[in-house]
Parts: sequence; C-alpha cells; structure tokens
Amino acid sequence: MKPTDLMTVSEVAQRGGFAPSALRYYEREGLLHATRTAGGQRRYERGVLRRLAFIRAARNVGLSLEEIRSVLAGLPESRTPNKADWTKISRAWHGRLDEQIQALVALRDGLNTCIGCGCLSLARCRMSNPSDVAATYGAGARYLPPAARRTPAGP
Amino acid sequence: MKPTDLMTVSEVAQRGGFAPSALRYYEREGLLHATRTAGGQRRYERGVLRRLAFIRAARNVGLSLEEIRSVLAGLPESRTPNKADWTKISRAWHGRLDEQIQALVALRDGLNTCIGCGCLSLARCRMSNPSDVAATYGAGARYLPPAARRTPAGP
DNA sequence: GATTGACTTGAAGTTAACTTCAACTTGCAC
DNA sequence: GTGCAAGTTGAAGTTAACTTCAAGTCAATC
Repeated sequence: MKPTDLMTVSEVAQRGGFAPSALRYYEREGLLHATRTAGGQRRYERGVLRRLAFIRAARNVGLSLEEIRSVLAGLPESRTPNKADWTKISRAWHGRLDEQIQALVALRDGLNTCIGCGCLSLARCRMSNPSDVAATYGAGARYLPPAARRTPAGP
Repeated sequence: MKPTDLMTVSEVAQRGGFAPSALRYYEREGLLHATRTAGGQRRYERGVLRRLAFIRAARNVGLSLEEIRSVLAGLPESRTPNKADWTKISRAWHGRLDEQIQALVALRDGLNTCIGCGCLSLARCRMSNPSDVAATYGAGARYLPPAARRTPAGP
C-alpha cells in the first residue's frame, strides 16, 4: 500500500500497451478503476496491469468491451483478485476458443468441399449460405476480430 | 440474356440475404454491378448471387470490404466468372483459414498454460502480451469478426 | 517559486459498414 | 391511364472503440 506502488497514467499506458486515451475510455466504461491524487490526477495500482492484460486478451478473442465489462464485474471488489479468481474467468474462455476453432475448422472443411465442387452455390455452400451461417454458428458466437490486427498503441 | 433473367433489388436482397441498402452500398463501393432499366432502376444478373455468397463468406472470414473488393477485382470482367475463377480465389482462403485456426489453437494452448500457472502475467502470458500479439499473429492477419454474429438482414 | 512536461475534462472527430430519411420517380396490375 | 408498391438519390444517422483537440491544472524539478 506504499504510495510508490501507484503508477501514473503514462506509466500504465507504457507498461500495459494501451494509449492513455484508451485507459480513460475504459475507466469511463467501467472496466478500470483509478485512485486520484489530491489534485485529481489518476494513480493506478499494480493490479490494473493484470486487468489490462485480461482486457487485451479478451479483445483478441473477440469479446466486446461490454462483455468484458460484465465478466470483470464478476471479480471481487472487496479484495485483490487472486489466482483462483482469474483462473475461473479464464477457464470459461477455453470453451469459447474451442467453439471458435471448431467453427473455423467447419468453415475450412466446407471450403474444401467448395473447392472440390467449385460450387460456391448460394443454396449449398456452408461458407456463405445466410441461414447456414446463423444455424451453424449460433446467435452468441463470435470470432477473432480485426482487433487482433491492431498494433498495440505505440509512441 | 433474356430479360426475365434479371432480378430486382428486393429480389436479390431476399435471395442473397442482404438488405437492399447494403446492395446499394456494395455497388457504390465497387463490389457489385447492376444494369439499369430505362427508368434507372437496378436489375441484377444471376451471377450477382454468387458474388454475394462470396462476399458473405469473406465477411465471415474477417475480410474487410476493401479487401474483398480487391479480390473481386481479380475476376474477369469480360466474361462470366467460371468455376476455375472462383476456385482460384477460394484456394487462397484455405491458407488464411489455416492461419486463423493455428492462431486460435496457439491462443487456446497459451490459455491452458495460463490456467495451469494462473499467471495472466503481462510479461509472460501469450494471451495478452502486447508485443507477443504483434509478433505471434503478424501484421496482416485477421480473424473472424463480430460480422459472423450478425443476423443476415431479414424482414 | 517559477518553469514545464504531464495531466485533467468535455466535446467533437474518426472509421467501417451499413441504415434511415425525405422527397421524388418507375413500372406493373387493374 | 391510374394507383401504388417498389425503386431512386444524396445526406445524415448509427455503433463501437477509440483518438484528437482546446483550454486549462498539477507536480516534480531547478
């Protein structure tokens, strides 16, 4: 609890790989919390880095900030989240990743079929049939987004 | 080339699973072409359905419209694209899908490690380390986007 | 105690991929 | 030949996830 444990916004930005503006945005959106100095400047506890690591990973997996927010809301506020807290959350991802991998494999194999038959037919091709898309991947499923491509905010 | 082969915008929207506004948008962006009636209304040839199927599949795989546009630009304008034309394009996707699957598997396995060690450490966890993200997945890689979740435009 | 670089806020801007709107025109059925 | 559903356009609106800006404040150093 030494004050030296606290980090400024630019320090966190640097170490966490996010732009300061993103940190402020995340705070407004309720994903992050910062204490304040007497003068009103943000000071972050070390735990924020783990939180940011989690946020980045979640974004890479395709979760929206809103989803991440609600997942993070499951963390205990009363104490510093421990290994078990994080593990519980992470475990849920495993299933999600498995689903995503399966969906992609299905997509690839469907594509093989298409290459084989050269069809890309609207009626049959599972790559693109609109109803198939809904049926195959379900309403809640999401996949790795362009976010994964973004360069983590640099200088 | 019978005029009866031509479809109206709402017919294509219905059959292709896109909203009419999306079709007009795609046309503005150079992904689609439509002939016009004397009065200026759009009429689509049957081939547009295959093109739309391709666009949908590409979107599901995470390509931006810009990328799709440039891929589609590789199709011959002088003749109706044939089986071989589409196959050539589709083949390139196979590699892309393989890459995406590999990336996801790496992510999942990294996550296993994290669950095992409970770390989610910024320094070590390949799930979230900013530089790892860039290094592991490369600048050009993209993954399945929220687009896959969207319901294909309905009534 | 003055300098100055880092920090603050709210508001507005950005991008992709569309959708919605208003005002007007076509084209097919009767 | 008329009625009206369906089509047309350009402009503006939408959403997520931020960034940028302007105008001003803080805090660490000299």
